[in-house]
Parts: sequence; structure tokens; C-alpha cells
Amino acid sequence: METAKRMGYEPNAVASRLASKDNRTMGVFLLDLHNEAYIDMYDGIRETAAHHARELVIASGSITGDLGRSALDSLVRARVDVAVAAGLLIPDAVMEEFRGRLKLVSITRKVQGFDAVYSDDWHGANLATKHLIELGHRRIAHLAPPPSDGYGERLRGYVDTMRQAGLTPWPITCDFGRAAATAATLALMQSGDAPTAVFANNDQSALGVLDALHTRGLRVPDDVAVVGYDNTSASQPPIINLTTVDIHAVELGKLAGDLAIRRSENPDSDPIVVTSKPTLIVRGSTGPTSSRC
Amino acid sequence: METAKRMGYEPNAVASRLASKDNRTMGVFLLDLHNEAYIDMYDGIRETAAHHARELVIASGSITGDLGRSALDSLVRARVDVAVAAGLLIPDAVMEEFRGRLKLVSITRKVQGFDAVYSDDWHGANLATKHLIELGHRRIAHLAPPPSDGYGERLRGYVDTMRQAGLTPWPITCDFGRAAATAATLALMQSGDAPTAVFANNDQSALGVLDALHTRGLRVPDDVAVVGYDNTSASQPPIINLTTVDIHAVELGKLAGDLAIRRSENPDSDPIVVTSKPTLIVRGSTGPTSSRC
DNA sequence: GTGAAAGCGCTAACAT
DNA sequence: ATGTTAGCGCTTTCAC
Repeated sequence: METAKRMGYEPNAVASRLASKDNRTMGVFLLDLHNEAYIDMYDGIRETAAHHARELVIASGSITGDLGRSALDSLVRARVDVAVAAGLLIPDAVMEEFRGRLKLVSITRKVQGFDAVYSDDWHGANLATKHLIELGHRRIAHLAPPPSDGYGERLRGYVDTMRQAGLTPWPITCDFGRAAATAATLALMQSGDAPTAVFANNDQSALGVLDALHTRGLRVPDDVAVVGYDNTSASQPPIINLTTVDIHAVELGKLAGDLAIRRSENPDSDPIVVTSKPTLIVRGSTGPTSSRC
Repeated sequence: METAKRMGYEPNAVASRLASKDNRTMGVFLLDLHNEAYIDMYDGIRETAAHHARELVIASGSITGDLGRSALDSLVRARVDVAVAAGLLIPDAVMEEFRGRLKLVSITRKVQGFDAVYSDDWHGANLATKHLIELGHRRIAHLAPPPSDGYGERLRGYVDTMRQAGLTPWPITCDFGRAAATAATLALMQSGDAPTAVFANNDQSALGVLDALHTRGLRVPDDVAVVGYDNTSASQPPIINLTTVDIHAVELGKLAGDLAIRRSENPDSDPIVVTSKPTLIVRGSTGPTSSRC
């Protein structure tokens, strides 16, 4: 052993993984490395992986194109024991193809036949919407991404809560990304009857909303209140100070990692879904009064 | 072939890579997934990798602990043909250990004996500092990270430029991350003779400076001008509107990918260093007059 | 316990 | 051209 080290021996992980059936490897799919929510989840996954001495194989996707299908395929080919996926956009029907081919734990989305760590999106949207209503807002718009399998609950929570309060839901479909949210908000504020509050589907979109309001010279929260979703670190700084729904992303990652370990050790048990409750973080963007400009 | 597909055959990438000498695999080391500059570089790397049909193996490091040494080790064990590293913090002396063990292209840092895509940091710091001086600033502080091998040129460019203008350099050592920059700036502004401009080592730190100024109620750029470095997307939105030095991170990633391909095809040629020139992006945080609050 | 041998699923260098 | 065989560097099983 001593001499091996001295002679510059390097264990070959590829050969090792080929030889052993249980290769102590966990795949990770992350939709978008530019979105910090996924990076937070990755941090959590990494923690449990390290704890269980698992090697991680990362496959990143893209919002456009095949939605990450090729990334999942690469995990299959890499023969990971099990994988964790954050931000799966692949339609349910297509996910069927991966049944049996890939043990998979989905984060923040339930997929028929797979394990999942779900964050109760209806509840989170309900918290956010209720918060705005209680602040006296009545014209509350909601920026939602294009509909896709498994991600309807945020919108549904908003719509249900608005209806329950006797208010008219005002959903606006808006592409992913900060710039798209800015454009949508600019258009929204153009209209005669602009909303007094905007609830964005995620923090990145909420930041885009803030950009638009800033450009228009509108004050937050005095002219327009804004709520985000995810509680990424970008929402926290004093300049931004964004009220948001905390999904506890790192924790979701850890839970998913744990589930993945369980799944790899117990391949044939029924799919299990763990549900986590998000919490509302009230900050200045909906504050009773503003210290913002 | 048809029947193979029908029978659910999946090529085993692990076996394939063990069998072939040239395994068409490129390793990627990224210091910190939370720093978008590295993600941008990754985008560039991914583009050339896709173009040359290379599989990517990602290893992420951490600012604390072993500085990514174990991540590089994992790339060695994974037997990648060649690797690209963004944000190497490992000291030169330790990097010696990887000579011959790992073909490596370093981005934004020159490492003796390895290929590198270098961004001219002295030049970038010179541009930023000159810009502030031309704006009439004389008390210009610079937030620099703790000294580490291969990253002194930004600081040196600032110091040289200040001296050339007959001004006194005012370097402040400040840990990585937005929060550390906020704390440092808060302390700085406490002093009787506060600076009228701050040039931060990177955008994340610059955002931390903005946070501190906002908290103190100081106006940008009227009270204090701020310059960042990297031109990450976080510096661009109208709320932030940060003057910064653009390192063209995606382009650096592409170039590094190209070098990596060259290196893998020509293992024994001399190390080659490509130098790229950063450019100054002037925005509102140093603007002649402010639309910011 | 220690040591030899048989694969893991491919690729590449053979032979036909 | 097509078919066959010998490894790649490990893990694991089996014999001692």
C-alpha cells in the first residue's frame, strides 16, 4: 500500500464501477445551474451523498430543447445506482420511458411511479396570496410559467385563494427568467387598471418584476407589492428585500438524498412521496411601510 | 440494432470508458456553483464539449476546506481525458502534484506547467481604477480577497494605477461572498474619512457593497461610486445597474474547452496560455448622474 | 484467513 | 467486410 502510493498508483474509478454491482454512485439532474434554487438543492444532496459516501454524477439540463431528457439518458448510460432530479420539466408521458430504467427521486414535483420530495406548492401560494389579501390588496396579478406537467399547484393555490376571498384571479403566463418577467410586468403596468400587487412564481421572476417597477419609477411596496417564491439568497439583500415563500431548498435536497439512498438499497418498494411545507418570509417588498426607494 | 432497442438495451458508458483508451470525456472543476461567473464559464465549456462530442464530468469544490483538491482527485480517478478548472484556489506547490496525473486547463489563473486561459486581470483593474480616477475620485478603496497563488493581478493593477495617478492605494482584505463585503463596507464607512468610490474584486462583493451603502442610506453613485468585476447577470438589472469589468466568461469557457481538446489530442506539447482582454462596462453605479435612489 | 480466477460490458486488434 | 478474441482494472467469488 505504501509502495503503491509511492509508485503513483491511482485507483481507477471507472473500472471499479464496472466491476461492482452496487457502485455507490448517485446521479443528479439540475434543470438550470443559473437558478440558485437548484444549486441550494444540490448542496443538500451533496451533504447526504457525502454522509453516505456516494459519488455524485451531475447532469445539467436546459430550459429549451429536450427539457433534460438527454441528461436523464446520460445518467442511465452512466449506470448510476439512483438519481435525484431537481426541476424536471419532462412530461409525465415521457417520464414513463424511464420507469425501470432509472431509479429516480424527483424534487418539487410528483411524478407517477417515482419517489418524490414534494414541497406543498398550493400551500405556499395560499400563504403568499393570503398575505397580500390581508394587506388590503384586491388587484393581485400572478406571473405563472407556461403550463407543464407537475407544476400546476402554485397557480391553483393562487386561484383558489383569490376566489375564496371573492377576488378575481389575474394569472399571467410568462416565460422563465428575469428578463421575461420584466417584459411582462412592463406590459402589465401599461394597462389602465394596473395591479397593486404581483405574486411571482419564483424569485428570479420577482426580481424581474422589481426591475420593471424600478424602470417605471414605481415604488415598492407603496405603489406595488411584490412576492416571490423560493427564498433564494438573491431575495435577501437589503436592496432587494423581497417577501417570498421559503421552500427550504437545501433541506429538500437532503431529504431527496435520503430517499435516494433508501431507494438504492430497496429497489422494489413502492414509490414514496415526502411532502414538505413551505413558509412565508415577510420582507420589505410587502412591508407595511417602505424603506426602499 | 432495431431489436436491441426493442429489448431495452442501454449502452453502458462505464464499460465503454474502461475499454477505450480515448474515452471522449472532459472533466470540469467549478469552485462555487453559487457564483454565476463559474456557471457562465461552464456554459462555454459545455458548448465546445458538445461540439466535439465530449461527455462532461463535473466536480464542484468549496471555498473552505481543501480548496477543491479532492475534487481534482476525483477527476483523476474518473480518468477524464482532460479537465478544465474554473476558480482554482489550490496553491502552486500543491498543483505540482497534479502534473502528469491530470491534463488541466485553468481558467482565469495561470498555473506553472499547465495550460491556461487567462483574463488580463491587471488590465481589467487598470480600466476600472482609471475610470474612477477620471471621474474625479481620489479616495478609492479596493476590496480584495485573501491573497492566494495566482490571483494577485487584480490587486496589483489597482495599486499600480493608483500610484501612477499619485494617489494612495487603499486595499482592504475581505473574504469571499456578498455578506463579507457588506460587513467590510459597513466598517469602512464608519471611519471618519470614508472613500468616495469602492472597486470590488468581483460582482458578488460589489453587490455586498451596494447592500451596505443602501443600509447606511448612502446614494450610489452620488455619495459612493461602485465598480464590480465579472459582469455576471446579477450586475445588469436596472435596480443594480453596476459598472463592472466584463471578463467574457462564456467566451473564456469556450476557449478553455478548445484548449482542452487540443491538449487531449496532443498530450506532450508545451503548455499554452491564451490571454483574453476584459472590457469595462460603464453603468449607473459610476454614472455621471444617478437614476438610482 | 490468504490467494487465484472469473467475470463486469464494452473496444480494439486480431483473424477469417 | 464480417467474426472472433483478448484485454481494460477492478470486485467478488471460490478454492485453498
